[in-house]
Amino acid sequence: MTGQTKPASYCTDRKWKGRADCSHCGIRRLMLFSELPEVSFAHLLKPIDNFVLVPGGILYEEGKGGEVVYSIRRGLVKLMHSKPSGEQRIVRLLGQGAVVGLELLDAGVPYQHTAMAVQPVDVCAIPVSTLRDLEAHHPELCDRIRQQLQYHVDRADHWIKTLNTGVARDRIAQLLLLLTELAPDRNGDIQLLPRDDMAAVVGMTPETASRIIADFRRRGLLAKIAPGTYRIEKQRLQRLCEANAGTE
Amino acid sequence: MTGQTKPASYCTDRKWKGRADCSHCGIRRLMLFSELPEVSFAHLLKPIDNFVLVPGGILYEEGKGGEVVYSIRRGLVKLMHSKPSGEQRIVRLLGQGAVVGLELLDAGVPYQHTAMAVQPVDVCAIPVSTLRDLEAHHPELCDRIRQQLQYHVDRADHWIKTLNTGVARDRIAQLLLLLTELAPDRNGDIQLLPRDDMAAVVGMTPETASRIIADFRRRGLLAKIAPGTYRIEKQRLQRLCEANAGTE
DNA sequence: CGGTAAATTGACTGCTCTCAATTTACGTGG
DNA sequence: CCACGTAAATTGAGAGCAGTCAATTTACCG
Repeated sequence: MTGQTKPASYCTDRKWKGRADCSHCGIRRLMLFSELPEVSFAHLLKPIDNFVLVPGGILYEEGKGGEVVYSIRRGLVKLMHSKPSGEQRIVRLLGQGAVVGLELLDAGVPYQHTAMAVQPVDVCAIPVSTLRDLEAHHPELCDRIRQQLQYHVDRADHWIKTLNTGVARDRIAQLLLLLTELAPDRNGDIQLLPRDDMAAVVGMTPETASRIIADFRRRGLLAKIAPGTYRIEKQRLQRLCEANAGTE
Repeated sequence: MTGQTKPASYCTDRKWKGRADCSHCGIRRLMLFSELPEVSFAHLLKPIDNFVLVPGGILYEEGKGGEVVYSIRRGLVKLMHSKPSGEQRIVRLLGQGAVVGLELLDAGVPYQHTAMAVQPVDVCAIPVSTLRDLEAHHPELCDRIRQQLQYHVDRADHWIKTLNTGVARDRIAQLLLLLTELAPDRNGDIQLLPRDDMAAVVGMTPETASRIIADFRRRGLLAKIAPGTYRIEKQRLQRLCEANAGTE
């Protein structure tokens, strides 16, 4: 139970990096366990595994049972709901510090979304039972979990307000601004999403998303830095969204 | 501190019904305190007040500080976000058993929405400090709060998927189905929302909402029972949403 | 019964979708 | 390193849906 043995769930789109060493985690201040004393990690019954996923890699699938939640150390994850018609609607984009799969804390409830990496992702898989054990001895963890859920609520509300309201152009602009918040590289540039993902985020067709992106590029609001990497004119995009009567 | 004195926040759209008597609450099984022993309510430092609000009455306003969360005993409440442009977007509709204002549990955070009654509402105002006190002695309350937040997350996700996706007609149909779930009267009939509210829920203009409702009435999917009260053809509306290629 | 607000309806514009053709990007194997 | 094949992105043309603005009708409160 203690050796560095690859877990059974190992597969091609998920690369195991080892057991997580929470007490030496470089970004623990951002994470779920930020307030826990180091000694608490010494005698966990189940291991916390650390994974890397390539874009397209699946963390978990809607409707399936499971026993781990994922804490995102790096990268960008999309949460999707599938509609009766079969198509997928993206309901959230999450980056560093977010925890996904917390719905499992209600006993018997399966994952509510399909969670997929849209950029290379580094996650820790925390067993629900471990969470419950730690919670029993550290009531402050309960607050951290509550804050995580509140974060999801706030994100969802902001999503409804900014990404699902108004004309197509403004919604795409808001999406670009969101990407700048969630997943900027060291220069503040962003990786654009595939057009179908953009469409599934804001609720339009990929063609319309493509037209708007092309238009933004022609107008210099968006400049290609490298394949997939773009620099955005943040302030001009913000003005674009707020003033709908602008002369832009 | 113990007598039946009207609280200072008394105002015209909010009618005080008295101190809540949680241990004899008729619908406690649905509420936040369902698992707490009756004795715990005996020595609360601050009172839990019981209010009734008429449609249009405000529970709290976005950005303002506060010290109580509201547990909905009866009626329908809308949560609104105001956009920079000034208009309001409705991000949630909540009925019996839901608790709103839980964002206050993060110290220093103001209310994130404006909460307004859309139908006559009966609520209990629970001081945040009371919640914290009870939580300290009853860890299971922490689970109830977590479940409440999870409920809000699930609702928000469902909102994005059903009310903010697809053509206008389907979204209005989904809204009618949601109202049937949240606030059916004893006959299963519903109170329609004002057209501006419908528009603010699904993200369209009041005119378009009106046209669709009028069309539903002409096609017999919706029948007026009394002023404001309508009977809906639930199954036909469901078919309408699911099969977009239907011959309806 | 009158006044105001809400809802309905019409005409027209314009945005977004649909379907299809074309171009570009990218991974694979020679 | 280049050529190729596939997938993604872009672009075009046309139709239909939803928005806008305005007029009219209906509902509701006092």
